[in-house]
Amino acid sequence: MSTQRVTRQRTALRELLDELDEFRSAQQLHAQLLARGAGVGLATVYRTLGSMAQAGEVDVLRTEQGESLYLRCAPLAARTHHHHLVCRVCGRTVDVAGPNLEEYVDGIGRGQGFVDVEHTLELRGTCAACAG
Amino acid sequence: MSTQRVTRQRTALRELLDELDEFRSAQQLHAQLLARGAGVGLATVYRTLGSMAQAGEVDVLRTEQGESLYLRCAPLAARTHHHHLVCRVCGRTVDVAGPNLEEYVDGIGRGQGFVDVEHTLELRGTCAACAG
DNA sequence: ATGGATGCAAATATTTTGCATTTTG
DNA sequence: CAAAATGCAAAATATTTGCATCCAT
Repeated sequence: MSTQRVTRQRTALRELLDELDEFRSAQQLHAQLLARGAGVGLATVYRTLGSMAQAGEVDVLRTEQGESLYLRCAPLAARTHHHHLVCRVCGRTVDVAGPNLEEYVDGIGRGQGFVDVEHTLELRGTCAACAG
Repeated sequence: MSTQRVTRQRTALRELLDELDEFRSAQQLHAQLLARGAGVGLATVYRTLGSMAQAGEVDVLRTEQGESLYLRCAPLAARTHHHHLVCRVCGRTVDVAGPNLEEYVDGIGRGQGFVDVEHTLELRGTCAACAG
């Protein structure tokens, strides 16, 4: 059985993620790590983000252009199925939990005779601050 | 002002799309075109799908792995905001229109002080036929 | 004939992977 | 000390683009 090791690189990435509340790409995170003097390889950033995503420690989002963006959600939200409301101007992200929504959506699937229905929902808008 | 020209390649692609009711990648579509003897370049397939998507003639979906999938929806659905319920086994896709959903979702955004909220929703399940 | 469309190959962009080396537990 | 993690560069993916040629209008 495999063990997770705490390395300087992973610690640095985790610390950086904790400071952010906006989705960032692996490349952006890598650049920011270098900028603050934490020498980390790009491949390591990808590998670490990958395992964090798999462990549910970060949420992943795909850009329209197919780029993966990562964000560390609040510990609580991380363990529950939730969605994101992202500001299209500043990128700030708010977690959205909607029990009613979950039911409604699953109901649609069942209505079509589908079972084991999963769903993905993403919201994009302009936040109060950016709307002026 | 630019004009759209009807070429052998575009006609072939459009005909192929009309026969399908499952999301397919540009590469898959290209292979299928070659298989049926319609010599078409991969780049042309990408370019054509791109313009069809922009014109709202096909719907685009991004795979978890970042691949773009295309499907020609029913003419009616194509003009309205809608979502897809995709069978994870056979790929068969059903269009889902949900006025209640739209309202509900937009309400969430406004509740957080966001304006001009858009959303994306995708449903994945197992259809009756595949569930056995 | 004229400008849009095509094909091919080269270029992009992102993410993954092989492997020798370093590091953690 | 063994297993896991890292770094780098090469490889793999997916899609785009430059450009000469072709063809629909």
